Amino acid sequence: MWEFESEAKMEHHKKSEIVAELKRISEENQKLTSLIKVMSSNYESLKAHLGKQQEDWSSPRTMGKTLHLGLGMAEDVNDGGCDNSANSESAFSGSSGEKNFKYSVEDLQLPSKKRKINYSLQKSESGNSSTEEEDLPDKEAHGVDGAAGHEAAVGSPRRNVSVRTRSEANTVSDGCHWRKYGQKMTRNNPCPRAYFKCAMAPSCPVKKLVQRRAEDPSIVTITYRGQHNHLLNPMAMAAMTAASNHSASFTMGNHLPFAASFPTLSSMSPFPPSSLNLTGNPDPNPNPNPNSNPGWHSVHPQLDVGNMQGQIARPGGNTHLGLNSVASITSDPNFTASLAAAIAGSMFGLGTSSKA
DNA sequence: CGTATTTGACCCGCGC
DNA sequence: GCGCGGGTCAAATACG
Ligand SMILES: [Zn+2]
Repeated sequence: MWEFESEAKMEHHKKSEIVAELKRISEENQKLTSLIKVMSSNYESLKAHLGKQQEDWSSPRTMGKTLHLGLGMAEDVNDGGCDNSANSESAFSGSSGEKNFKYSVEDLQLPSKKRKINYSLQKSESGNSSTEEEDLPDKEAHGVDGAAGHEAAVGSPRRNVSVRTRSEANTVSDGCHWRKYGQKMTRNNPCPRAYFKCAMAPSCPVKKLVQRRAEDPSIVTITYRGQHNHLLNPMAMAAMTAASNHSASFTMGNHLPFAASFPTLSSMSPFPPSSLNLTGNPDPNPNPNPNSNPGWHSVHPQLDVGNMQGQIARPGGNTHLGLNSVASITSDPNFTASLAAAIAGSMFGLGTSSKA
């Protein structure tokens, strides 16, 4: 008698367990799927960017330029761009498979010789994990023009990536372990700025600085500085790999695969800093005045992701699909962040093909 | 007990 | 030279 009951119970338990497992797997699968989608989208963007870049290269005259990249359905991008004057603007829109992206480029000329690139990548998002953080005023536009420090091993990679996203977890891991080594209060921002260093590798020069917006506590700006000398999180890696495989035919020189740059990133040429916006908002004043940034500043490409609710439904376009992918993606803030970083990284590498 | 975080001191470039 | 803002170090502390 007891045995029966017991057995039944056990079976029941087993069942539940299996179901749970199933569910878990399903979720995972979904995650992966979104990841792939994102990667695809990003890949497209990259592609577009590459095209643009080539175009630019064709005309040596244009040294500085601003590029706006939109993922998902973006109707209008308002990125603040650095101080710049945009001269020409061209926009492309395309949809590959299930992703739909809009891409626009602005060309601007700067007096300085450095190239100023502004990437504005917009991705739709709606509710990702909104958590509160600690700080972050605004002003993400920084690039280092000079040499900042003393940590550089060989070539002292100075690439700077700024990611603006809807509040991420305090410890938003982009696949790496970060050790907090400092925190500073900034004068115009009630929120302090936190400094992190990558702790995954013994000597990984990568640093990250997180800052929360004063008015928008939900918006955080994460700035990555340097390049990892180790592999990043499996997720991003997988994504990257997948992307590369997926689009093997398309070769961006040797920069596409972020991983590719890992082997020897020591000697990379100066990387243009860039900024990525994963927020969901337009960004009233992204970087007011990038020029006057002390530490890591200078000019930087800007990438804005996030923002837009998909109302574009263009004829011939399969918007809802794109929307879907985006939505799923957004649900994974962490992934988004890592991806953003990865993408940004790829882009940088892209800028300079010569190495050492 | 080992490790990660906190937090004030220290350093450094820059403007006045 | 001084004050200031920004970035980093390191001792102290919290955490598991
Ligand atoms: Zn690292």
